[in-house]
Amino acid sequence: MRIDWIEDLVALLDSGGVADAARLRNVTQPAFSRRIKTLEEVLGIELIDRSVKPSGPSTVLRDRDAELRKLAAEQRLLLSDMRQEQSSGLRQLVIASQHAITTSMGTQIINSVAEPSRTHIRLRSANRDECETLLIRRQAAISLTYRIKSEPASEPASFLIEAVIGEETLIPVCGSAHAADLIARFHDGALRIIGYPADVFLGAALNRHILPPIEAQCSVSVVTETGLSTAALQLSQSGLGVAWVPAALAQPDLARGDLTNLGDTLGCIEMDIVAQRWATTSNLATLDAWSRLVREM
Amino acid sequence: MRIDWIEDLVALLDSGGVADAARLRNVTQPAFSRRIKTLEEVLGIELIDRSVKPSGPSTVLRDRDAELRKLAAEQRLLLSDMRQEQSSGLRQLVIASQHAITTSMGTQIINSVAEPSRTHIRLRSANRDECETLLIRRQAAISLTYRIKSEPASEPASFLIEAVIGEETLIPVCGSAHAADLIARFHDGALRIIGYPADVFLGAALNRHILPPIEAQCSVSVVTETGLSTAALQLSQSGLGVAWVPAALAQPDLARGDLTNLGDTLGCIEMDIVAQRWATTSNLATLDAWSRLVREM
DNA sequence: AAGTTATTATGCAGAGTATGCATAAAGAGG
DNA sequence: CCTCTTTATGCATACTCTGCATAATAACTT
Repeated sequence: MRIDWIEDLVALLDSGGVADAARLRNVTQPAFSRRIKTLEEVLGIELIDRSVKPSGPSTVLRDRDAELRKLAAEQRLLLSDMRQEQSSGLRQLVIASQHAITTSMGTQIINSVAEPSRTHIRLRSANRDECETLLIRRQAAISLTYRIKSEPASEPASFLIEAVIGEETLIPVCGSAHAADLIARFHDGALRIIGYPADVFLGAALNRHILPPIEAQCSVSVVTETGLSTAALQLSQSGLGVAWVPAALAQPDLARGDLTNLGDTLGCIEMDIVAQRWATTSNLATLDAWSRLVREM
Repeated sequence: MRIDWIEDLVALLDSGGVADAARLRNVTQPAFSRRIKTLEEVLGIELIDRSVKPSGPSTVLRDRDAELRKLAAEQRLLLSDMRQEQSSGLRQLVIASQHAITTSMGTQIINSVAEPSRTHIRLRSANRDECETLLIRRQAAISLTYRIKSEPASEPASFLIEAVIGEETLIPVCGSAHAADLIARFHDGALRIIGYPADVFLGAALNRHILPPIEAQCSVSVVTETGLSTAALQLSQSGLGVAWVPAALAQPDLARGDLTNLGDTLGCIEMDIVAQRWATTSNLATLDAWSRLVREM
């Protein structure tokens, strides 16, 4: 039984001609040629443009390039997930988690969300947009993202359920050895910070809520930009500048005294940790994990 | 060539047993039974639970119920779209459009976005969340939604491109015959309005931007709630209360004098009309439509 | 324009698959 | 333990797919 006819179409899109595609699919050219022909009959769709010689994909096929690839990818993923669930005997559960949440709370989440002996949690770290996409595309069962408390929460999508499962504060920190120096310079009207790119959530948060008031009273220079809060933490610890990082992430270093919290001077951002899932799901593993998340965290 | 093996799985999920599922798929029970068996071998996944007698779907299969159905649906849709494109010779293009935008600007969009002789536009009307979902799931090539000007635009998702293609104002209106009465009551401290459900965009907009200041100075009673701005328009015209509707929608009635604009008294909401598409697309019809949208509207 | 090369299609035989029918095997329920 | 319902298997038949060899066709060369 052949279940991978979509792959034939993708091969066609990937290659410059039938013979080429046949090679990709590991069959002889005549066999592949006929396969496409019968597919054309079965689907009722012209798949290749025979008017030219290295005959490329037809217009119809090319127009659906993205959709076909997506479908093929989803199919592969779904099957491999099912196989894994089958062989391991463990339920699979994908949780999409914003990078900063993964780093600061990853193990806590994995431990609290399910019994390891019965469910295998795959924590998929991504930026906030991607988390939402993963959820909507059903490539993740649950998404965990930050939401800034002072921002008006846009009404939740009607097909999603959400719950606040915790709180977090973005605090400005720097290496304790350099704290005095940085503060002094700040009062002189100059502040060096470790920034986040404007197109990631933390960057946008910083730009909207923290920097405007600071920039009103001193000149801010962004020493480095990194998308990762762990990297920002490292850099700030070495004295490069102030970085805003999740409190949970800075906690160990703060307790040890290596790091200094400048929140009183520079301001913090209060955030909720929001969990989301599809309103309609009957997957037991998901529902179980959800109730644990809402209850325990 | 069999391309519909996913449908076998769905049939299995839909039915109470193999024989039942066989009937759904229009084959004899023995044939279907063997089909499932070979599928189990090919996929390497146990599909049915044989320990009980009307043997139901296995745990693994049931856990993936939603995903399988989604995949099956997507596949059906994609193929039928391709067939249609093939037979009509017209490129298909799905544009997701927020209900209120569809009603107020539908024809304008369809006319300006593509040449009818070469592209077939399907305007898919949905609420705002659904528009976004359709876009992200690639079930729509372009989405058109409102965005309230005074709200901080959350940073756009990095994988999407967006453009403001127009403006719109949500204005409070009522039937001209009842305007004086309503205004008088308003000054007496009572206002009757046609509301939108809080979980749709217009409802949220109303609740956040319009009603708070009004409620501070008078008591607001929501006479009726409807999710459709056209319905709201009708109801307000009949004197039931004030409704906030897109200016373009009210325009004809306002010009005719049947409707009165109460914007000066009750306040309006300024909105942008935002078009979005995936950043990565090579679909010519989409790119063409996009440039027309951005240029002409 | 004719010949050469690259690419795709087709004839054919053999191997492999799928199906329906009849019937056996296996749970479920009494 | 027997009956009923449901699923699996044996078998013959029809169909499908593949590789090989080779024909047909488009593109390129001289």
